Amino acid sequence: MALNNVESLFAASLQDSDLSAKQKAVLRASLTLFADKGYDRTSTADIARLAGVSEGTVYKRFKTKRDIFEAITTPFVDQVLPTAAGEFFKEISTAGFPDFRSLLTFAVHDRIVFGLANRRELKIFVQEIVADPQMFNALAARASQLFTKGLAPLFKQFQDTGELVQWDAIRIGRYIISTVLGYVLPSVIARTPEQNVDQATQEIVEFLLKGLHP
Amino acid sequence: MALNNVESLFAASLQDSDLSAKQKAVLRASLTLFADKGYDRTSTADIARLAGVSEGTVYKRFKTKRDIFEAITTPFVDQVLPTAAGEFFKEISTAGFPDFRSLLTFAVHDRIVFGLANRRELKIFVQEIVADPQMFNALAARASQLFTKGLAPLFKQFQDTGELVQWDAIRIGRYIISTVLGYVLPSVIARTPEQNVDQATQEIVEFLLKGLHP
Amino acid sequence: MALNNVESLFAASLQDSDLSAKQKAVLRASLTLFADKGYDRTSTADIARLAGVSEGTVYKRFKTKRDIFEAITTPFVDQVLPTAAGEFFKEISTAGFPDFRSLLTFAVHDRIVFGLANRRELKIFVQEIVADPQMFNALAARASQLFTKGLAPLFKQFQDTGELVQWDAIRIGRYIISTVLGYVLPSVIARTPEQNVDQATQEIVEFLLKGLHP
Amino acid sequence: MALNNVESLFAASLQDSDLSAKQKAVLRASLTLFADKGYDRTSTADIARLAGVSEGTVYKRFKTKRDIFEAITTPFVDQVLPTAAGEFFKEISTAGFPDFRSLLTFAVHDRIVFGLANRRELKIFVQEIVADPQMFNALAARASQLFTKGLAPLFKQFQDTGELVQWDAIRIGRYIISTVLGYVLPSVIARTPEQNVDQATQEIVEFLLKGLHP
DNA sequence: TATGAATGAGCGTTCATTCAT
DNA sequence: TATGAATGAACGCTCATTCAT
Repeated sequence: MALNNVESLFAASLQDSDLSAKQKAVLRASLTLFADKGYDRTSTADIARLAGVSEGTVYKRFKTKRDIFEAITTPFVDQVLPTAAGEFFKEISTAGFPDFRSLLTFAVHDRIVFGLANRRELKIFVQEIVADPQMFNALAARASQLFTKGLAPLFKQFQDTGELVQWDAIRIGRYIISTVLGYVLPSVIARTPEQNVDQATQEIVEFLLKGLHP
Repeated sequence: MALNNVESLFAASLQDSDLSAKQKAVLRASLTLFADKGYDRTSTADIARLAGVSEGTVYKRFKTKRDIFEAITTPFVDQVLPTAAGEFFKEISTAGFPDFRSLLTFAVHDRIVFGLANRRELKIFVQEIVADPQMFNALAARASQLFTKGLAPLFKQFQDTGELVQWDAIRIGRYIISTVLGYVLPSVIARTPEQNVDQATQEIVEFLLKGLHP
Repeated sequence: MALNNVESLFAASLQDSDLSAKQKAVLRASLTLFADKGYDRTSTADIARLAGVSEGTVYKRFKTKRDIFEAITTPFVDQVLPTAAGEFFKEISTAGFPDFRSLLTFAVHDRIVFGLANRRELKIFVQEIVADPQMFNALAARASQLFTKGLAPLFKQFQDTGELVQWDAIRIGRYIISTVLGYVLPSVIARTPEQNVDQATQEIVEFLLKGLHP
Repeated sequence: MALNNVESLFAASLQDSDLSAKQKAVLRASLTLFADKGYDRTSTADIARLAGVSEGTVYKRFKTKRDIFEAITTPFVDQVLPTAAGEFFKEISTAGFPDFRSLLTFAVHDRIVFGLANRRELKIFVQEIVADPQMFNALAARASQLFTKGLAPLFKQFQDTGELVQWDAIRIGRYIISTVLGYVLPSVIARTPEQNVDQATQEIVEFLLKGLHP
């Protein structure tokens, strides 16, 4: 399943790395603290304390506090997201979904699971996006490409069968993303306990199928 | 129109206040800086500099930096939002919308205009919500009440005429809010130049009407 | 009685002064606050608030915070103490005490009453003396003169009658002052409720008479 | 001798502590400055400058300026005073003083030496006691217990032999303390050069013996 | 490599003092 | 004269970062 791979991608990125155990502890502690209190309200002393290392050790591998942030978010953006997206598309393409409902159900479910599995990274990400729009623009550009180049052909396929409304891919994507984020983000921000992902998926799909029907 | 009142509510809250010109400059500078760089990355020296006052002046009226934040957001939450919401509902009720499309068109347009008119306050708000979930929970609780008590009867009316699907008010609300925020937030975060609000409204309504049709 | 005059000397110094009602309020508020919290821990804003005047008014008459302090302590040192001391000696001289016990009883009682009547001024004084030894030295020099020139002849008189030990005036004075302060200062510092002055006087005199007997 | 131990107790408390050389320098500088200018008039920048360290170093071990104060005074109150007092009483008890004069001579001499050996700590202490009566009350309560429980039996012994007047222990103690402080405090406050302790002791004992004789 | 003491710039805040009204 | 808004230097304190061990 793509879902499990997603979480393991980050875990693997730790395992694969040449980081020592202590440096991994630094990343793990930073992930926790950045998600809980935000980047600015987390001090390097906090990180060292939670990681159980000295302050000097924090700076042995990472030259600045910002480096730690990037060590966490860069895999999320440059590897985790694309990798997962790659797998996601590969799975979609090879799966040969018989109809749009099947595709949508898979995609929505997959993304909800992905978002919930990476709550903390997602929260850190959202925090930074809101604080510094540069990241948002980069992300938006990438997402835009993803839709116009990666998904448009797929959509075309179902538009031809009369299952999907004849809107441009970005507009369709926006509605799907908005609706999914409307489920995932509150849970990520408020740390709501686990929800019933299958029911949520079913409800969202029900709504989107109607909204996106020609 | 409620929309114009919304922006003037904040401006009026400055005008009505017993703040001196310099104190108002402090609030204005804080609004700008908090929105641009975030609360944590804005220093009181920054505020004083942009406001063209001494640091002492910043603290003459506002006892702490946090007080400035609250002087900006409290009207937004306790007065602007409820007041606007109040006016919004009153207008909806008295308007006697002939059909669900009319209601939805008005509501979506009104909220988009409101969000864009208060970009900076909204951005500060979103920043804080993401950094400190407490605010989110308070807001969510209030929004939940708004839907179950304020909007449910309205929805019922259109559900009885067969124009609106028989889902509970919160689910319907969630989809509407998600879709509207999917339009407004990117613009707020990325400081995108003004969009064509009427077209956006029309597109969103078109999507929602289908998605929420029985 | 000298005692009542002593307190009225300060009150009178306010009345006699060309200070406006508000400026007197400033002095009164300063007296209270300096005694309660100490000079350094009292802000001019505190003074203005307690006096019920604006901060500007505080500085209309008194150019600096230190000036307020001196307006309070200078009368205490330059007028109140010497004046009282003058009256005290005059009273002593003219009283023609029949024996040393009478003199000592009067002096001890008078000084205890004086100290308790001027608790707050005394406390401010002690605070400053401990913080800045300069004042102590000035006071010690004056006290020394008082004893060698003012009191030595008086002591001589009782030393000749065999009622008082043949120590030099300063040594005698030191024991008397120490013992009296041992009663007065704790009460001034700890704000102990009023004590039985007559009994205290009697006890102290009993001790001193023996200790200073040839 | 207890006297020498007294000074070394503080020095030892520095040596025994796990403080680095710079942290000790911070304490030493603070001791000097607090005694010279008072706690409120000493800035942390002053302390850092005199200690030859950065301001950050001052706060590495001590979380607040007040913590520095307490690191200086707590040993003085909780360890130095009681320990010395403990040694003092033990010495007194085991010494088996043949008469009250011997006891008094020892006690007065010991306390004078103690006070002069700890001039600066004593001065800081007195400053704080005058500025914040809470400390005075705590000290007074402890002293009161010391006298009624620790010294009363000792006094009783000499009252039985007819060497000591039949007053209660607190009254006797008050006179002794007042007289000793009458010698020590001026020297502590005014930084008078070393006095002849032996002569002072002899004079004080001469006075007290008479004053406390039945 | 890992430590943690040390740094110093900068933070939020206070406050004695000034001055236009 | 009285006001109180305004000032700016200094305060106590924090924290990302460095470096000797």
